Amino acid sequence: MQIVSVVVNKTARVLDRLFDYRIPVHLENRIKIGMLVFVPFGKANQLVEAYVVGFPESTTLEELKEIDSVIEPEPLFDEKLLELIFFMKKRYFSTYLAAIKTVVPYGVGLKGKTVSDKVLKGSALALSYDEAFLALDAARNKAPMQARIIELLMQNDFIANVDIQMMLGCSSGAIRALEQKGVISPVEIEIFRNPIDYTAIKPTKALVPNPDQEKAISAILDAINAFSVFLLHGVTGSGKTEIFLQCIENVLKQGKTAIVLVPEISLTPQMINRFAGRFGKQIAVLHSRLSMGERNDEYKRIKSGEAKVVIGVRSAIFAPIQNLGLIVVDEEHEASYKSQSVPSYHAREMAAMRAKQNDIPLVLASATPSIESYYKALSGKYKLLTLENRANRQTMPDVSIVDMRQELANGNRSLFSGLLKDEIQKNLENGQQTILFLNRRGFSTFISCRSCGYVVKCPRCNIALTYHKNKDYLTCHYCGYTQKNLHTCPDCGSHYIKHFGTGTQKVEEELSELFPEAKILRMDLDTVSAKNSHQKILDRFEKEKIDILIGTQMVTKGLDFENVTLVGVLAADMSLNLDDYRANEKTFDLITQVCGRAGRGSYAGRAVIQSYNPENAVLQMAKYQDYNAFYEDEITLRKTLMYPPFCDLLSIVFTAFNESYATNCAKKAAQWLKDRLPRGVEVLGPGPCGFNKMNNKYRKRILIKCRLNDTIINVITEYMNVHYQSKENQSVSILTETNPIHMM
DNA sequence: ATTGCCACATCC
DNA sequence: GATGTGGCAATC
Repeated sequence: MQIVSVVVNKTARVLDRLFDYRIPVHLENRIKIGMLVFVPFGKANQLVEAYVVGFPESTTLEELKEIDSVIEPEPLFDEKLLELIFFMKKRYFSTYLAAIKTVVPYGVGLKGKTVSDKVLKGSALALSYDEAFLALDAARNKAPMQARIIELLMQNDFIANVDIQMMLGCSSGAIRALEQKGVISPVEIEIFRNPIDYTAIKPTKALVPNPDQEKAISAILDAINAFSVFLLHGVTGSGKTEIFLQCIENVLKQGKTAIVLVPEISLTPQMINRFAGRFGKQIAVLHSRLSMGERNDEYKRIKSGEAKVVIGVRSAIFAPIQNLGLIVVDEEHEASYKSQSVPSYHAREMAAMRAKQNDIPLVLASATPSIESYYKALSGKYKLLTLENRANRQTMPDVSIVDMRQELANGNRSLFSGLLKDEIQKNLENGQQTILFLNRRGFSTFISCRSCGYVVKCPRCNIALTYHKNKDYLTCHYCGYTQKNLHTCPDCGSHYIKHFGTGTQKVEEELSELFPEAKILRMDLDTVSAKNSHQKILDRFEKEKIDILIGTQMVTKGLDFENVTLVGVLAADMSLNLDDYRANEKTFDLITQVCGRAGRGSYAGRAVIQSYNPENAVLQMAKYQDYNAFYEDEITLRKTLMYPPFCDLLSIVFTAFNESYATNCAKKAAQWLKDRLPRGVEVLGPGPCGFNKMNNKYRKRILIKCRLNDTIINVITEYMNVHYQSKENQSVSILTETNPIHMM
């Protein structure tokens, strides 16, 4: 008797386990791991969807029900991806179902349900080869066009009718006649809509690598048939992408495939074009902005083996690609590789597992590697490859730090220091382009009363609301709460209510006053929310020779414009004041990356960094792009304070409408855990979260510092079961996160 | 999440 | 006695 284990598609916690079913005779040997099936469930034997995850040898149960039917015969994941599913459930305290749905994205594999598949009418031969020859001879004289169609279809499994007409110059009549004779039969052909516009892409040839690149390429290719992790540390503009391209080219020659992960913000059309230019239609692109149909198409192209290089964001690490030969994680330090929902997996960790499963190398690349990865590289766990110089021998940009306190003392109350104004002026005169970076969006960060100091805050999150000028409203950036702008203070009635802080809109306004003749473009979350407008803005910047681009995070990464020679960072301190142990790392990365945008062409680049705290060591090291000095400082700090990579952090957040419920539950949990966790494990808190109140719910956190192992995982999983089983905890929800990226 | 089951209340 | 309601336990 064949038995299967399944996970049912129901989200209730108590159903988060495996259920066994018998395979009925008519389905024997046809059930595979990863299939979606219907099983009778519960007393009413209601049919529910279930994922096949195993074939147990035996069962202790007296009686088993039978699988009802197969929903989708094509498995949604294989044994290797299943291993990742089980791993994520454990390490990230997830349910089976949440882990499965992470690997199998919504809308994939559900035939006809949610996916609108556009279908083309096509034809295929309805006869055997011998019969077709007879039909061919019969048609030759009487209907020469029909004969040619038969010939064509004997050479191809199926062809779209429009293509037949195009190739042979015939009308649809000839096809219809053959159909009526029963020589050919109509088939439906799926169209693979492609998210890439190939008409706009010029093929490119491999560049001749410089010695540094050559060394890196041969190091990776030498290790191509075994598991290893490389950390490719190369300054901005050092030609890392060309190294990926050449390694992948080699992998493809061996008949293998590759996955390239990029952060959302750097999956720019420029990046895609570079891969498409080299590998053409062998690439598949996966990111969150694809329509359901596009995503489904790309998955099918990957599964069928048509696509051999997958380039995509975090979740692309689960692409169902066969015969992997290489995995690349570009900008490996990026926070977007960490999922913010359960299971909160890190794509770097998953990439390492997949590389290990397939005995292939994993290449992590960055100009500012994460402290964790660099530590592993120095301790020999990863192989370190360094690119010291920019690929085209451009010099690194000349970086100046301006003391904004001094500017204020000298009577300059504008957002721009004298130096930055001068440099922008120079660029305008020389016809060169400038990028200005600001770490906030909106018109101003908060609104406050000058008379009484009242700050307008979100009633749900207790966070200062942001003013948006074009619609004259206030918004909370964390929960989306929106209200009308205020002109009198709700607390004291004063009319002196003023905007503080700076947003990209305000920069744009002041800039157009200073340089009325300059062409200015703004890029932030507000202007790029529509699909593809990110690309449109960048296209305009390049083609219309816009003088100045103002932007938030998304202007810092990956952009490569020859004519950009000046970069300004308007307020470098903002990210230094984050309530997070990674604040230094984020600031260093930000400044390094933003400066890396300047001077990528034949002109030298300059960067002006404005700060109220210019002597800050992190800024100074960023100025000299001295990663090693920064790393040495930071790793010492991490070791002293016991932060990653010297331990793992586990956060358990307790959320409830009633603040004392959350606090009490967290206190009890802390005690429960302290009593059971091994000695040496630190249980901190409960304490408030960065956002103590969010969406009207109060949040308390316990932090656990430890080296995560099975014993600890088991204790915490057990606690979660205890929590969910107890009735008094029903109004408190908990969320456990492994190595959270934001301490909010 | 969904169901059946059971005790108990409610109605005429 | 028939019918309705809420808590509870079980799901291969």
